[in-house]
Amino acid sequence: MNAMLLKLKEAGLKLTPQRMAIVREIADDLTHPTAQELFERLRPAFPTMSFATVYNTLDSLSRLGLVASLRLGGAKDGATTRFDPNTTPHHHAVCDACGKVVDLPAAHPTPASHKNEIEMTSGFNVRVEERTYRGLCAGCSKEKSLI
Amino acid sequence: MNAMLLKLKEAGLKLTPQRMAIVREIADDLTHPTAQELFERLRPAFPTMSFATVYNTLDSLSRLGLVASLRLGGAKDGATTRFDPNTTPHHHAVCDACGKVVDLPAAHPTPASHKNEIEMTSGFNVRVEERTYRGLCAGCSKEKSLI
DNA sequence: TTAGCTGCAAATAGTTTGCAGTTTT
DNA sequence: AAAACTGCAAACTATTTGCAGCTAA
Repeated sequence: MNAMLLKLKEAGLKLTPQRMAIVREIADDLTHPTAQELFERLRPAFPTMSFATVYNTLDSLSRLGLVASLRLGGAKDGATTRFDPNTTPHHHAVCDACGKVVDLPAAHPTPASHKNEIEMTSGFNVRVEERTYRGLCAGCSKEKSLI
Repeated sequence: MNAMLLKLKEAGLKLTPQRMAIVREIADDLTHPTAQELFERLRPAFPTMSFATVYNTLDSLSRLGLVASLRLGGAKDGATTRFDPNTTPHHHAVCDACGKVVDLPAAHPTPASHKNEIEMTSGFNVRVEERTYRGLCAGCSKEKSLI
């Protein structure tokens, strides 16, 4: 069985058809879909499923650490939450033009000295660092250069 | 005259009392206020001023590059836009507990090699890098340790 | 004078919640 | 049977927009 489903079960949560469908839909999706997008993909198979169910399930998954929820802001849809099954530490690149989000390996972790310096200066106890690179994705860069 | 007001005027925008008050309110405020907060501070002096005016003015200011608008997410209020008169490149630390936001000097710019590597791997044309450090601010760390 | 602004109210977008009835375990 | 879940609708939060009247330049 899918690892996410197994974890849901272990956590005492019920494996309803809706949940199994949502998990199947997001488990290998690296495009950072929104709740809206998932809902629309599932609608054909579950015409009666509600948004609340999609949000509830995504909330359970993110509570269990099985998906990450991101608010990457930028452009108009800055308020939209995106979901990412990749829960290992990594950064994101967001396209200013089309809103596309891609994962970047966390190849350059913040040096301890830097984190320490931030803690010294700000008094913060830093837990995580989030980096977002904004610019134009390959496709949109090409379009722009043709204008 | 205040530099922001001067720039507004240069851009052909009118210096209404409401705008001057909003500019005065945000110009030296390093606490990253929300539109809501600014609105409430101004209400005593301008009981009839509407939210739309606050948003319109902040939008003009950010369009002219006089303030930065941030969506730092985290906690519940992830959708809230915050405004920062500091438009020089810098990073932010956000408190997980109280939501406080502080500026951090951009003391460690991304090395060109790293940016280049990201552009190679992702195909993106990177314009800016945003870093957000999440954790507990000094005050909230202390509280937690007392529990 | 007139382009642009203000205030009000209503519209949007994304997300959350209350609750009666249903389903997994 | 019990605890949890679903669907529906309504509530909420943050932000935007349409428009009639007002005002800075």
